[in-house]
Amino acid sequence: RGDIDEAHGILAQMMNSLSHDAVDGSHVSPINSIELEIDTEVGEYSQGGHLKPNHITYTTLISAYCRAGMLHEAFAIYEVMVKGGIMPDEITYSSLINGLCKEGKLLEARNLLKKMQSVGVFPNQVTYTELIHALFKSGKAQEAYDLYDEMVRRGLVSDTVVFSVLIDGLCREGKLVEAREMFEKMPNLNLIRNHVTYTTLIHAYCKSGNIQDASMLLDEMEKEGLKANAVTYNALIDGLCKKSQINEVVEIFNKMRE
RNA sequence: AGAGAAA
Repeated sequence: RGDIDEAHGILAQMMNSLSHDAVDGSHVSPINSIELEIDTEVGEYSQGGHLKPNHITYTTLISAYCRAGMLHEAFAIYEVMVKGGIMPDEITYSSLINGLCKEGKLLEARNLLKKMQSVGVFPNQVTYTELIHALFKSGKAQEAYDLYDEMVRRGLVSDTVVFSVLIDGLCREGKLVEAREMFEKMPNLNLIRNHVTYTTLIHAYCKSGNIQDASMLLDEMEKEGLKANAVTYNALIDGLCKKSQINEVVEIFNKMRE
């Protein structure tokens, strides 16, 4: 977070025209109150004030704050951005929505989804995927499916990531057969199944004690030229250990090290 | 040049 604040300092340096008052203080948490003060050291190369940050500059910083769980700061930057006449785009909103989702603020995330549309910025499949993922994670499967339907109705194209999220969501509900059906449908829809897609299903099979299907998928994924990673192997090893299949664990363990 | 998924 020290680095993010330093980045923020550089942003302040670039702008130099916006005063501290431009930040809506109510969104700034007391411990992390944002000061747009000038760092003289970075000032040497950025020649303070002559470069205008664009929507990407702002979004990069907003995204960093969101990832650090510093939502107040992220929204403060968003305010500065809007007040400075820089229009946030769907990536800016997606960054904020993802930050809200990660903090469990699903209602606020959904409100922001509405808000962005009310100002003419349209969510894309990434925006929807973030919310769908968060809904599944918090056990709201039906809302997740409904949101996916909405996404499709809007003509947004499904990609590998949304499908992986849906497969994961179905698995979490114990609907392994439906999850497998989605997985099988992907190639017909010209969707690439990557190592995450495979690992999601492998993990679900292992957790349900179905080591056989898990191993078959591992073989299939390798035939597709995909490499199993530590997450894939851990899922398998965990599944095997729980069934006390120690010989198979050793086999997988050795395969990992090849 | 910036946002989303699996132990």
